[in-house]
Amino acid sequence: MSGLSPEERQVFDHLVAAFADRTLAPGVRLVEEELAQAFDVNRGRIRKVLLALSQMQVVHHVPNRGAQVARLSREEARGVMDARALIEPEVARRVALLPDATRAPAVARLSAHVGRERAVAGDGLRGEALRLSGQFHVIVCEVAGNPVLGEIVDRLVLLSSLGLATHAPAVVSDHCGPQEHEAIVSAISRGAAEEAAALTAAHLAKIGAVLGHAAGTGSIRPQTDSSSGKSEP
Amino acid sequence: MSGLSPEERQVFDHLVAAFADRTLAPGVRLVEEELAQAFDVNRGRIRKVLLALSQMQVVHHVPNRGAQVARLSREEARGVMDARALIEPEVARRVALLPDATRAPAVARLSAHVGRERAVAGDGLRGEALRLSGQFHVIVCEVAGNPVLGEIVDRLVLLSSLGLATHAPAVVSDHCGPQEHEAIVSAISRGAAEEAAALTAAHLAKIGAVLGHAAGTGSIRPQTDSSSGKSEP
DNA sequence: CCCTCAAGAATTGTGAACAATATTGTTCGC
DNA sequence: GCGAACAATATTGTTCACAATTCTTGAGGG
Repeated sequence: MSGLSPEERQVFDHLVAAFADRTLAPGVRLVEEELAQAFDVNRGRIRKVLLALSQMQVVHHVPNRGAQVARLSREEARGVMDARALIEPEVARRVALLPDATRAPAVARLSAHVGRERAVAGDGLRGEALRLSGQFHVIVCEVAGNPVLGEIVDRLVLLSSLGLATHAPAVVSDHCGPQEHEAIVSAISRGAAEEAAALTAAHLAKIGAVLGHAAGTGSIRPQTDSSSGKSEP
Repeated sequence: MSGLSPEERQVFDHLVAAFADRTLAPGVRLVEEELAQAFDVNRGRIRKVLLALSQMQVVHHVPNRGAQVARLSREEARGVMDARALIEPEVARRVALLPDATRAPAVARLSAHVGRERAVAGDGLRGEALRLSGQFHVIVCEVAGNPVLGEIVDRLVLLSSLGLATHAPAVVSDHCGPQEHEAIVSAISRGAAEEAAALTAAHLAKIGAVLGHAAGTGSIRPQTDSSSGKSEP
């Protein structure tokens, strides 16, 4: 992922983080001029970043009507979770099958991350907890040694966050505490490949379950996306 | 994938097709002004398209030095094939496990495509054959009913093409005739899930094998990417 | 003959002004 | 009051000129 100058990349990352921690919820309008002066860059830069985000499908861009944080349909969200369910258990299995010398640092990194998750879970830092929770899955891919998969899962995790934020905005209190991540790391550290894969699959299924199997129950309402929430500049 | 106007989308597709059929080989410079007048659009449009392509990592963009068709390192190419090897066999398995009512049209579509592959294989249409060959794998994902995976694999297939073109520019004559695709479709049509998965895995392994296991043997040379090959305007 | 360096050309990057479009607010008739 | 046409505002889209950078070419000196 590139083609963006460091300055633009910074804006990009800020926005992505804001999507991940729900500072910017699905449906929120992203006005170019506002963002431009919030980040103190030219509007052209913002346009580039917005284009990049819309290509990742995390931002919805309507010609002449601007951009807004993507609001995933249930079907789209399920597709994303389905793709994750296909990829991630297999990745977890691979990490568990890594030779000890390679697996040790991998486990160390995962443990450290889960530790951080635990730390913020106690406090009321919901946003940070959400962000770290998603990041866990990306780290699993990274320690698997395949950056390509890492980038793919990175995007899928972000899309999942948006999907969940769209269709289950409230169900977050404890929906994905660090316990399950911890169990996965444990299985990996023991080299229990099948268990790691199964736990990952179950974990994803649990997350995906809130998307339900039928049509609308509780979804985010305001078509009138008034208050143009912006992140901290 | 969006954020591009129809006009830009057309340019985008032209370029992608040219990458897939090796009309534009890795390392070829993509000069904005040339492309602009070749496609008869503004330079700004070209810049947008180039940005989109560079975010897909199929184009390499160096600040102030322009864009060129991405030249994948062996490691990157292996990463791409590795990701495909993780995803595609499982997708094939799923298609084979589809209920008959759903599987029938899927098989029909796949068969039709393989038929087209056979048709062009006889002639000297190397480029078209390459393009169709890659497209087969995307269609498998599409009939699996998950557009998300479809897009992911679409990009991975394109990257594979570039990786192969970079590191095995000659090995194409018969490296991936339609026979193997035919065998996969056959397994799917019989509902032989494991066989479909295994055949797909073997197929991908065979393709990936030309990337070798060690460092440089025969790679594309000219750092001096002179002749700025352009596609048909 | 090769290397270094400078001038020129080619290419990309940036910003601002302008045009096009959509949204909001207002007035008028009913 | 209510709704529709119309004006005002806000936002996005496009274009152009120019600035910044890199690449090329050729001359000069070793």
